[in-house]
This record gives sequence, C-alpha cells and structure tokens, in this order.
Amino acid sequence: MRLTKRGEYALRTLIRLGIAKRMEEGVISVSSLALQEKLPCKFLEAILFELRGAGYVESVRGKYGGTRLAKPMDSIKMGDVVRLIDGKLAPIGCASETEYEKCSCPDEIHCGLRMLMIDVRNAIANILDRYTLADVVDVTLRKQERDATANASARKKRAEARHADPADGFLAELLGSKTA
Amino acid sequence: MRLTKRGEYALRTLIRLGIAKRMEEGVISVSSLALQEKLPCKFLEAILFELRGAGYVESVRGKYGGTRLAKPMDSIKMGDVVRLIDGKLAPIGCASETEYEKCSCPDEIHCGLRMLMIDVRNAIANILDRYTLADVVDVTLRKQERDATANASARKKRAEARHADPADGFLAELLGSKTA
DNA sequence: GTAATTCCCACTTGCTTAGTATGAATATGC
DNA sequence: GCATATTCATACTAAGCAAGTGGGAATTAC
Repeated sequence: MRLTKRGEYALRTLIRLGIAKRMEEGVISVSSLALQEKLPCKFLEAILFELRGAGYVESVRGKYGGTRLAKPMDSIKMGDVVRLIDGKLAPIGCASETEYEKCSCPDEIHCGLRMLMIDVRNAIANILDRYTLADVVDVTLRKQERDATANASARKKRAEARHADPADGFLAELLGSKTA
Repeated sequence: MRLTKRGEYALRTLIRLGIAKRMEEGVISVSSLALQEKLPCKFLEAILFELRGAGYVESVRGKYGGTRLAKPMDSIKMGDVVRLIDGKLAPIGCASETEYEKCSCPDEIHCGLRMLMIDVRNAIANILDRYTLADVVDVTLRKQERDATANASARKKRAEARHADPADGFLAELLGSKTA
C-alpha cells in the first residue's frame, strides 16, 4: 500500500518549489533542491525530468539555471502527481477508475474484495484528488508559523502528539474550509 | 499504493473460506481452493501456510484433509490481514501508526506531505480496520442473492455501473448499519 | 573560454514478486 | 501394509522493479 521513494521525492520537491514560489524566489538548481531536501542529486534530476515532461515544472538551462513550478499551484492535484509517478491509486487493478484491469477472480460483479477495495480507492482519491499543491503548501507554511509563535510547552505537546486524528483529517482541520 | 498478489490471494481465499463456513462446509483442500479461485496451487499453499502461522486458518492433514477458518469471522479485521501479508497501511513510513519509521525529510513536524499521508493512512485504516471478514462475506452473499432475484434489466444496469460511488462507501450501503 | 547548469540515456545493484520443485510427514480406505 | 491424497517445509529461480550512479552533450552567464 505504499508510495515509492520516487513518488515521495517528487511530492516533497513540488512542495519545496511551491514554497519557493510563495516566497517569490526564482529558479532553484537541482543541487540546491537535493541539498535542502536531503535527496540524492542525480536521482532527483531524473524525477524532475519526468515532472517536466508532464508539465508540472519548467527549467532554465545554463549557468544560474534551475527549476520552478510551471503552473498555478491550485491546479496541481496531489492525486495526479501520484498517478504520474507511481501509477493508479487503487490497491488492485479491478478497483481502479483510471487504470482498470480485469482480475482473475471468477465473479467480479459479486466480489466482496473488489467492493472493499473500491471503497479504499475512493477514500484515497477523496483526499488526494481534493487537495492541491496549494493546500499542502499552505498547511506547511501555516503550521510553521503557528509553531513559531506558540509558546514552548504547547509546541512540544503538539510535536509529541503523533496520534492526533481529527475526524475530518489533518488538512481539513488546518485549512479550515475545504470539507468538500 | 498497491496490494500485492499475495495479499489479494490471501484475502480472496479467506473470503472463500468464510463463505464455506456460512454454508457449513468442512475443510477444503488447497487444490480445490486454487481451482475455484483460479489461483496457482503451490503459491496458494505458501500463502495458506502463512495464514496458518498467524492463526487465521487451521488445517487437517492427510487424505480428505484441507483448510478452514480458525476463528470467528467477525474477529478478523481486514486491515490486520493486509498488515500481515503486505505490511503497513500507510503510504510512507513516517505516516504509519503501527510501523513508524523516520524519513529523510529535514523537518518532519512541519512536513505537509506527512500530514497529507497521515490523512490517507487514516482514511484507509478507517475502512480496513472497520470491516471484518464477516462483513465482506455478508456483502458478497447479499449481493449475489439480490442479483439472483432482481429482474434481468436491473441486474444488467447495476453490473454496468462500475462508477457508482455511494457517499459512505459500497460496503456501508450494502451492510446498512455499520456507519461507525 | 570557463564554469555552472540542465538534458538525456545507459548502466548497476540489490530487493521483491510471483511463482516452481522436491520431498518428507500424515491420514484414509482397501 | 500399501496406494493414494493431502498438508508441511524448505529451497530454488526467473523476471521485474526500485533506487540510484555515471558520463557526456547542450546550453547559458560572465
């Protein structure tokens, strides 16, 4: 049920580029990005190449060149990036909307597992296709700001609460509105 | 974001065994199971071995031997079976409740990707840890029965509706109650 | 021209998936 | 007791994929 490193790095880098855009920075070189996000440089290069092919980022060649986002953050759905890099969201082929494939099961129409997995895929898509890069960038920035102004003990407490689980999700809570 | 064949086959086989139990059949041999579910026999054998080790099934050796469920269906959470065969539910380690592992990201506390992925993992767990094998078996049986009695056109219509998406999920709709 | 940078493809290394093969142990029916 | 059906247990394999490395050509700034 996992996201590959490739996918993880792609998303982290897009978020980083999104923050840069908010800060009105210009292009960033692969080596800087790799350093900031602690990623292997050449591997990141390959990932950026792919993101560029799909039109998510654009780059400036030559000295002082680098990469920046190529489209508005709120038009980049997290789900689509995952689909590009790691393939379908559904756990199994017969539950996928975008990349359906038949399975070996004798009676797909009445397959309970398939129904369960369709529910899972919808739950995943409901999050990843609802939130855009802009949302994730906002949440990151907002949380940083919050913790910077909060007093030390409150910050510590929140940092330790790895198990917090707001009914509607972390992002919904931190973003406030977007409850679809 | 995917379930391995191993995991898929394990779940399908458990469902099959669950249906057998409802029908008050006895043990079923690996070869019958493989035939019915159209799975490679020796591979299934290995999977059953693992399920047996975890106490989900038990087996009778020798001629006319076979496998059956070893515990009440409503005590088998789908999520736990997936965790056994395929590992954690969370897409990335730093978002896992049961198998947390640190990631390379420079500031985990404020990582927007991590928050997003925690939401995803909770959405997945909210389904897989809510429904038990008993639920999935029920849904399968109920849907079969429904379609058997419904008239042909209605059945056809439902069968073609691959994109149906009840707000609360397929299973919740078919089971009626269990809306947590 | 030189240094910094992206572009692009080839390659490697180890791990994982999806099996297969083989044989021992166990039970049944004749 | 012997043939047969079955599980138990281990070892093996072939292919693919994940994660990353390397090297060089093209481009641009100074």
